[in-house]
Amino acid sequence: MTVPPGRRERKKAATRRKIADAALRLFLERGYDAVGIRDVAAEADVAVTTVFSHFASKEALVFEQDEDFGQRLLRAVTDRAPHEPLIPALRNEIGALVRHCTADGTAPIQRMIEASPALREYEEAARLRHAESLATAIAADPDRPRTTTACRTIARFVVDAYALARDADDPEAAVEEIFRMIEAAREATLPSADPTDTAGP
Amino acid sequence: MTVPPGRRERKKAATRRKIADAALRLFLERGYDAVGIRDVAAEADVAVTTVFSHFASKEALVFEQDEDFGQRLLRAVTDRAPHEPLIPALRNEIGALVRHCTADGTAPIQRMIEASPALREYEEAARLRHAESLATAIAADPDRPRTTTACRTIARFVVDAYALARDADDPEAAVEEIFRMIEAAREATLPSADPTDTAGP
DNA sequence: TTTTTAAAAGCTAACCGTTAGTGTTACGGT
DNA sequence: ACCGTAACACTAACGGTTAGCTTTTAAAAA
Repeated sequence: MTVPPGRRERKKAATRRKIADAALRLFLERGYDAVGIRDVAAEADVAVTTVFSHFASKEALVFEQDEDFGQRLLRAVTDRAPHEPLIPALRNEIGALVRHCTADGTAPIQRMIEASPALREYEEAARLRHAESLATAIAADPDRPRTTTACRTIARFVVDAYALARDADDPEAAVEEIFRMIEAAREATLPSADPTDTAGP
Repeated sequence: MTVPPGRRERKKAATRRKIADAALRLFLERGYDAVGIRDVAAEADVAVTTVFSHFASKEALVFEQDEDFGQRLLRAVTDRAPHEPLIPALRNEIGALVRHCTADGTAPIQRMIEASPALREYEEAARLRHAESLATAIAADPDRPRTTTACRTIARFVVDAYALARDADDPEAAVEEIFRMIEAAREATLPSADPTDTAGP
């Protein structure tokens, strides 16, 4: 493929960024619900159809950047050190993600999301998809739980941890607390011989 | 209240049932996405606005009956025998709910729901709301976990159990397996007198 | 270079779920 | 018998989304 990215792709990326920037500006200025797609298109000086050729939906305009949530969770599982146990690796990643979205300069965006039911639902639906892909990644891990049901359960618990910790008074402490529960749940899936034993026969 | 329900309320209920029946018939006949609200209104011989005065959304037409999910979970917590522990009570209720929706003559409806992303999302959003109210019910229970974060976590796990068990090959066994994990998670929130913890000194 | 292709963007017009505004009917309490 | 109002109808619109078709323009073929 063309190693120098080519003018076409650069222009496309520029248009995409122009749209996303215009959208976020208007959303923060007037409120998400008070801004229509037609407004966004006008502000970015593009056609409405162009907006939808770059973004699948109005909500997707808001979640442009942090759509690497799923990727990061997957990498936390697949790219970890050889003998590092599964759950703590996930806990560290969730902790980092929670820190990222609570401490950053993302406060106005977070407030906007909380204020709009449509955006909250969209985010929750995205988390479900992430849970599914995380479940298959966990199911392919040497340190996995024994049944696929258990893998999917752990995956759900992990993405739930993110949602719950963000809303807690002390997000970092909440991550710790929830992951103690997840760790216990994970151990309950092991062959019930010795509770201090994490490596089966 | 008026013990004889009155003609007005009877007519209202009849209209509601007429709409729901017409909708379900068309949905199963032609597929959910291929039927518009205007089709439903015409089939039920009512105006479009009447449909929306009885149902909040198109998706709500499908989930007409089993909207007692949340109620049943709440009652499982509040109406249980004086010293019955919390988690097993919830396990029994989830087990009953799973049995109800997998064994019944609801198979075509379930297939329709699985076939439509809009319906799946709607159901998942409803489950989230149920988790929230369940969390507050658990937080008011004498047998509750110690922190509100733990209460909310357990509530999420419980409603997740329903979703996961339904999709499993053996739903009843999945309920058992997931609730073993939930029970372990719940015990991990108790005062840690026992040093078989995951983070040893 | 010139020509050809196809991707990107544009425009118009619609579809569909949903709601507002405005009447009209008919039940229920007085 | 009368009034208030709940239920329903009708029309029109709004806002997100998509289809169909044309125009521009980068890139590859000639």
